[in-house]
Amino acid sequence: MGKTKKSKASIYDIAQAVGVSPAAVSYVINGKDKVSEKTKAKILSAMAEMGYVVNQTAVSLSRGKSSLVGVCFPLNSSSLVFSDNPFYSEFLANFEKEISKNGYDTIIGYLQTPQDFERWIVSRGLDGLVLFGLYSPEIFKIILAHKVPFILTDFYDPEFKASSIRIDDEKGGYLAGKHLIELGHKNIAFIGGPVEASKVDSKRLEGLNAALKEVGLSCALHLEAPTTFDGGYNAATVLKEHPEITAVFCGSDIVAIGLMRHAQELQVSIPDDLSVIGFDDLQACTYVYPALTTIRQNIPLKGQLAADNLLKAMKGEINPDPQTLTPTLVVRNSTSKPRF
Amino acid sequence: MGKTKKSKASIYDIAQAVGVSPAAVSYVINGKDKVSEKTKAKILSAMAEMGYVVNQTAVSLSRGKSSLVGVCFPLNSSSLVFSDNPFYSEFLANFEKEISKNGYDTIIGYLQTPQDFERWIVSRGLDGLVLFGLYSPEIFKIILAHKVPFILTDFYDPEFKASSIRIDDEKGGYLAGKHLIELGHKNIAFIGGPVEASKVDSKRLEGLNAALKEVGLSCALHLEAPTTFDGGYNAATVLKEHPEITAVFCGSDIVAIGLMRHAQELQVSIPDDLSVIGFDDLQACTYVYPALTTIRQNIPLKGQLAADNLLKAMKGEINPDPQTLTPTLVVRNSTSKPRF
DNA sequence: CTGAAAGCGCTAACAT
DNA sequence: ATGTTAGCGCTTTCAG
Repeated sequence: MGKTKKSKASIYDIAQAVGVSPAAVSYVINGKDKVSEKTKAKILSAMAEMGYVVNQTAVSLSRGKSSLVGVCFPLNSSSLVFSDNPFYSEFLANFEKEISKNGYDTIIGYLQTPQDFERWIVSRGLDGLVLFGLYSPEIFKIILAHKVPFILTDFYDPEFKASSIRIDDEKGGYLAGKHLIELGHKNIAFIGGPVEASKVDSKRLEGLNAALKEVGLSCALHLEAPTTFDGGYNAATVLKEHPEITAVFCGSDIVAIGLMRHAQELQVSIPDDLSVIGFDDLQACTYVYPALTTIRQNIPLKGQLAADNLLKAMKGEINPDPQTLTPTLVVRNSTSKPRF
Repeated sequence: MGKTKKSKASIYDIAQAVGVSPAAVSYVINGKDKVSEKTKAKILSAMAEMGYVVNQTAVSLSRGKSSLVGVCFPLNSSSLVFSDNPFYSEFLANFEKEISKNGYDTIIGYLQTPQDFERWIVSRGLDGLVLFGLYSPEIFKIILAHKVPFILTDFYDPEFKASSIRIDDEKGGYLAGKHLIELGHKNIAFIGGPVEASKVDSKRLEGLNAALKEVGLSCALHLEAPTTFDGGYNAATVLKEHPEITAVFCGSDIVAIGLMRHAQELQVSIPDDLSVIGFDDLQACTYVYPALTTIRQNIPLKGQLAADNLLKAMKGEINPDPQTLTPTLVVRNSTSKPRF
């Protein structure tokens, strides 16, 4: 039974007050247009008077939909990726803003095992899911088994019929490379994350390589580092040992920011000694000094589109062609001509 | 009715399979110890076999509790404060991590009107609430009316019986002032947010003033700016017009970061021309150059304590004495002796 | 130790 | 146009 006596007015209470059936009340709540204007007005005023608020839980149980959507971020190494990379909170803020307009609330999944994952989506009866990065086939089996609409973000290998949204990572990498090349750099390094979590960095590297190849160059050094500030910070040590490298392209801004920070501590001046270009265009790009040149992906737009697409997916409208946003180059102050 | 036929096994299904009543299944699920070991074992194995997952919605309706908690951030000027200030996402990440261990999911409130607010908490049947900053009496009336356990964060004026957690803002301000004074600064400015959203900045200013007073000084300039990067950025213009000011204490790191950024663009060198000290100790403090000297509040700890206190509050254990964390000074590179 | 059954608040056939 | 009623899946008295 409920916890207390009668904490809130139910449709029964208001039905009784007006002298109609609960169904009638339900109809007007849901705009079913099965009630005369007259009784509708009475019901409405009774609802207002009695401070009626719908019980979503009851609606959920009855309708079999929770009005709850879940978002899962790539779970690298048990860390709170959500706070490791501002990208996710920027995305999330915009996603939530958009989807909450449609009556959905968002919960975040902190999932370790496929069992956890299954419990999470089914026990909450999630109406939709947004998935970032890569997941095991086992996870997908679960999602598919439960028929939960989902969209993929920053995902490749489209073996599922699902809407997906990503950006043209290769193009982005190409733009970064082109920019560095036009500046006159010959020895360019790349720092990207481990492939297990996401393939976006590989694509970005491909783009860089394509630009390099056009002018007969190739990537001078490929470093793998976690997609975190510390990942970039630590990579600086390696770069310090390679004075021939005059520019570095980081697969993520947060890595570039960490790198710049440590580079400055190591007395390598940016951009004079080393040009740095990132990827994402976090707000933090303008926090740092010099401001970070980067490949911009429109994060707010991405969040909004993710919401739109998920909304559609939940209505059964799936667009299997990945929706690909075009990144752009944003030149700030962390890149310049090489010194020599 | 439900949406499809029989998407998932219910306790009825597993009861039937084992040859017991649904109640028995419910008992073992909830560890009620009313079932013999023998049937318990059978039930358990049937659950595993049939892939039983509890339906939280049904539990919620039956028990009158949702296992959902809400968090509300101060709603300044219709902006996504959540992405404006990394403080909130850092807090949230840690809060969620902690509270999700106890089976709760978290939803965020984007609330404009008291009506929205009421709908939100009651329709979802939130089990608990964490409130940041200030809210209107009207909002509190609603919360109290619905008896939703809540905790206050960064809140003063304790007219309610509620657990609250905050830091010793005045002490923090004092530490900041002391640091600047010891460095030899005489003309110190303060930049804080508008009082409507939160009183923490006023307290921080009080602390600064206390330190100043000890040595016969007073605050040279008090600027009000939104607690955002842009707020700080714009404030730099004013400071530029006051060359006599050699140091500034910002009520929030994000403001300090914006200020530093613009100051550098305006050719005022930090810390040589201007010492800057912030408050919070965001991760971004180490992103920037020079790294920001700040008053550290342990954000992860705060998130964790908020979760602990809310958990307790939901059990009826309320601690009306505000839990006050002690901030500490973290000296980095944005402060130094004044030039003259 | 075990089961029957009455709710929790709402929706959606199915009558009337 | 409006009402009746059977669920949705689970909890929890109350009997047996």
